[in-house]
Amino acid sequence: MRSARLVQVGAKDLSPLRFDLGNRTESQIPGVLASQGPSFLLFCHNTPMTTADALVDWFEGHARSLPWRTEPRDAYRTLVSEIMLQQTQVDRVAPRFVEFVRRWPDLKALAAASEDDVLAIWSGLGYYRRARLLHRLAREVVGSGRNQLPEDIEALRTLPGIGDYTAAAVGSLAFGLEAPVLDGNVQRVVARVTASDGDPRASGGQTRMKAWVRKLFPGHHPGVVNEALMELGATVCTPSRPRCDSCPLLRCCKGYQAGCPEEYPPPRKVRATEHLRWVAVCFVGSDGRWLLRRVQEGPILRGLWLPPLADLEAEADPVSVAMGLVPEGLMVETGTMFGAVRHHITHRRIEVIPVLVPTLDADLPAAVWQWSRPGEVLGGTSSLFEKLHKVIRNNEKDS
DNA sequence: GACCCGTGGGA
DNA sequence: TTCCCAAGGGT
Repeated sequence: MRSARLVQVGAKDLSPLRFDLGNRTESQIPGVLASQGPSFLLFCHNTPMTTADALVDWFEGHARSLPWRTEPRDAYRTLVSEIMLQQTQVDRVAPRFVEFVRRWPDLKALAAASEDDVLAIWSGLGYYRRARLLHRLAREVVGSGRNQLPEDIEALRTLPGIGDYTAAAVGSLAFGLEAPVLDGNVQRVVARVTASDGDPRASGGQTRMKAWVRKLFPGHHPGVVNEALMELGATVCTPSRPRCDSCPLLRCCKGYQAGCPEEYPPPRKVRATEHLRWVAVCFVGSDGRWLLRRVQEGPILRGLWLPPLADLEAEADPVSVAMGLVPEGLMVETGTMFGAVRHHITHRRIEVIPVLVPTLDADLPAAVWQWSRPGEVLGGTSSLFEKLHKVIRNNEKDS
């Protein structure tokens, strides 16, 4: 097997288009040359195209255009994107990322921000601890007299919110360090290519997979190899119905050869879902603003601003429960129940019953209460606020 | 290692 | 509808 490189004459950045010649000679691919014009030269190699070559070539031709994929790669922007992308899909992250780095373009600016402002931008993204830890990281780095991230995997790893994955991602993508990343995508790709039956999440599996990724580094930028594996997992080697016919690793994929790539990796254990019912008391003032309370206790949504919430027993009357939550000093009319809103928080499945309670404006302690509407909250809020707001607004329109 | 955290989209 | 899961980290 031989490979070829197509290089533009005089091009400053030699990022050659590589492709596999297979059993053909260069004279048998005139179409490629013709389409590229006379300013290209073809170099043929008698060395086989490696798995890494195929992967990197595929990535260079198929990488999605994403706001954090700038050249040169900025370490701060890489960090912000990686934190946002933890357990969160690209399409949801992209607009938030743009907003975030426009407002806080570097670590110093982020360190100077208030946590409430950071949470406000983060609202709706979920896993709010990520935002708090990122903010803490910025203050730690800037407070220690530096304004830049350390160019060292171990040093990165000690910063708040940075674990094995994020340290390797920032180190390799931004600094070119040879650290293999193992996210869910890469674990799936490697499990399929190697037809590995073991649990990729167990420590033994992690060590083996990292070694497999490391073998792809020689001759390539480690960040490009890492990102290519993740991109492949996200767009081709998908959990269900992988598009194997478009995969650059097809010929070396043991899972494909076995005819069952989807069976790798083995499924994770499922956690039982817990069903909850809440009532949400929607105090709405004459100007349309809602009364929000900072969530004080409990494991969920702590510190965020939401309409007052309370557990709802099976036989309880939502309106009665809601009226019991009227804060002192607030003049209200009677409450009206609306159709339930569904909200999922990790393994919990929550049915939230909105009760609209029109109210006269009143001043309440600002540490715990604020009047606001979606998009204007001073501090963090959950997408649940928007869901409740939408239900009540739509129903009011009907009547 | 087990369990915790948000959210929305696709199958 | 229900289930799975997505560029994980902290405890």
